[in-house]
Amino acid sequence: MNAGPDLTTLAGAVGDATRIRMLELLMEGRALVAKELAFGTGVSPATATAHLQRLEQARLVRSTRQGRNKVFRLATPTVARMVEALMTVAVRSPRASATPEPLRAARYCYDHLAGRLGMGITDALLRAGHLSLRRRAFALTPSGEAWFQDFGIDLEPVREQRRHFAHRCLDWSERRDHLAGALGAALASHVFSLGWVERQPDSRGLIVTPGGQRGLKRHFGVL
Amino acid sequence: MNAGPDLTTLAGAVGDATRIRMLELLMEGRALVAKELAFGTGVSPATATAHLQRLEQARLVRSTRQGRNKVFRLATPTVARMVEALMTVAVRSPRASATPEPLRAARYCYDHLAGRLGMGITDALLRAGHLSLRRRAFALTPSGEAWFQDFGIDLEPVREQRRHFAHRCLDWSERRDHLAGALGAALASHVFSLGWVERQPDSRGLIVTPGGQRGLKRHFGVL
DNA sequence: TTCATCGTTCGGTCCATGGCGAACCATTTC
DNA sequence: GAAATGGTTCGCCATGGACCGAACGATGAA
Repeated sequence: MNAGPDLTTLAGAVGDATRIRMLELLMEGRALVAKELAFGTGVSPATATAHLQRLEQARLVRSTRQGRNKVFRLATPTVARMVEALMTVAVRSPRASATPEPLRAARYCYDHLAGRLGMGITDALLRAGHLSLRRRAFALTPSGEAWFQDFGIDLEPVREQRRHFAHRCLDWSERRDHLAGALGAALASHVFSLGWVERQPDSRGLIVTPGGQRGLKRHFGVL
Repeated sequence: MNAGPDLTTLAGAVGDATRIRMLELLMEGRALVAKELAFGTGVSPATATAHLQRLEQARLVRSTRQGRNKVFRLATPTVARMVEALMTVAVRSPRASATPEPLRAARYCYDHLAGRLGMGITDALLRAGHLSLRRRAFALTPSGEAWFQDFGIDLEPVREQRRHFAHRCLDWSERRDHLAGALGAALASHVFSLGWVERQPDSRGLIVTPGGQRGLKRHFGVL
């Protein structure tokens, strides 16, 4: 049996901006492939490999190979508990909002929209019958197909991507699913290029612009 | 409105061998002056100052001046919980001997009882129906309320404290929950003032006195 | 007042390590 | 087979930050 890391080794493994963000990304409960983690932390694949090796050596993450992908997940629920404890201290705000307001409202979840914004959009699409729920994913209905094309998103290149099309992603601040996968990423990117949302510096937080508020209300009837 | 540090700042503050060792030292529940922390981590006073400033800036420790001394303590019970969670992951070694016996048996966890002692007491209270399990905390039942009053603990001032009342704290040596929070601290303090347990010098370890063994057996039927 | 002690500031050294690009395997797809 | 894609290895650079000694306030004791 392998011994766990001692406290200083563990602290060293946790105590890096990129690595803690990787753990944060993995807190969503989903397994992520190395590339997603690299992208989500804004780091090159080479650097990501080094970080992931270190995290794995500290027994904080586990990896399994799936074809030419390598998928990572938190090693144990205990690790998740630890990361949660870190988050709790990090956002130790006196008010009940365990998550800072900007992040609750709208934020990136590595390449798609999360927070209330992502959830609201997803809900609207579900209510309108453009999406339907599957066990582990969403399905795009015919009306949804038309809607996305109409919205200005060409579905051809989205379908061609070698990744899940419309994944369900459990939000850790809202505790509900939102749209992820290639479709979620395409939606986020489009909404972004429309100027509806803007990046907050040094944060996954997003800002909904005035024009974005109008557009979101018109197209989704929410927010 | 004191916003906590963001997660990366926090991780950076935690992720250093000397600083995590300082936090570990402060887990004994005692306040330590800067020099003790410097000596305890084997580092010069100048270096210790830098580390302590960083810890304080991340709101992990609090300091007060007493004469020409500066005494440090963990900022909040939440921080203690976080350090405990780190320890839990760190010693996740299959070799139980990794934890010295005295610490396994009875020890302080910041301000409440841990180890087998803390766990045994918690179990006894649960079995007797004085406590019940909630998702993230314990709840004090009516019979428990009577029991605590009868035991000599006035619950009024405990309830007035601005901290969680009866938190669940995962023990890093026993891998099970024990009673923490304001109620756990009050219980520890009371058991301490009864002379049932005594501090081991320079350690988080506690010694159960002969009188304490009788008392614990009578009141909790354990140990 | 004078001395001792504690902590801080400052200047400087030095090493660990996070970061990248490029070349290199491995695997799947066509 | 060839091409595309994901991941790893390697060499290298740059920066951060951990550390110390020495000089310097501040506080309490003699």
